[in-house]
Amino acid sequence: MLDRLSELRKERKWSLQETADQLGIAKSTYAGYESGYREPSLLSLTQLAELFETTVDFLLGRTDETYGGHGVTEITEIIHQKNVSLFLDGKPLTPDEIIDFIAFIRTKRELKPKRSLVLEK
Amino acid sequence: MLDRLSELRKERKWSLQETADQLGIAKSTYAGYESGYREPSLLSLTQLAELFETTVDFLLGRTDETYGGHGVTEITEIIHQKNVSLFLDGKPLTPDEIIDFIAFIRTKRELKPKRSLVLEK
DNA sequence: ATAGTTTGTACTCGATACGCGTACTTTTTT
DNA sequence: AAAAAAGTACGCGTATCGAGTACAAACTAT
Repeated sequence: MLDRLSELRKERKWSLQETADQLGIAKSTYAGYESGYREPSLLSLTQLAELFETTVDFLLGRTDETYGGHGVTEITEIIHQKNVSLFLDGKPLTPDEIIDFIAFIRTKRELKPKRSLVLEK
Repeated sequence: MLDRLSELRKERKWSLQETADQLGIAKSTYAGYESGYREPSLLSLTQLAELFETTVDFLLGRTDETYGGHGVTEITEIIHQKNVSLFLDGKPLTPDEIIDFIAFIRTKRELKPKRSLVLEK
């Protein structure tokens, strides 16, 4: 259930012992959480999320977003979502508006490099 | 630790028994979670979040946002944020791009109502 | 107001899982 | 190759769990 613990710890190049020390628990206890042999208390769970600077939902595998609140959003993916997530002036963006926007910005981004190339010459 | 459970349940006008039934646990078990006298297993915790359509972080009081993942975002507020949260084609949107986007959509929105008024006449 | 029903609270019990310490194995470093 | 570090597995005493039940409080119907 807490498969992601191992991943998060290795990314930071921490040993089981170092990680356990930071949490104030025994190495075997922490190892138990990673292996799934043991479950942390709710307090320990929140401490794990804080230590790894992520959400409990991510630790539990309920979401792939490493941090909640203002999630990182790839606009091209918004079109396919059922729930509207972007608002302007209190009104939800329509799929057409999003599509127009994507085209608009892509065009601007294509124009920019060309101009800078011209200026460099 | 799970103070919010009571709040969420009452909003929905569910009794302890009804709620427990939906979770497939005993009334006394569920009551124990609300009162803080008992802690749910991680599996039960995720089931609670699903039943109440919220995040585990919210249940644990780690965030005030009732739903994580793709949070509802008012674009005008993004400009002031330190962390970039909108990406297009894998690249973060610059403040200029966001400003242009806001202007672009606002212009479109102003044009639309006028046309529909004309058509209605 | 009273009786019946529903809901919430408190308690007990048996079973299970916890955190910890330790030993052993594997991997890494010297 | 030897030593050190890191990871894995195990046993123990204790705490906590889920469930069932009894009781109290709140709500509803008459």
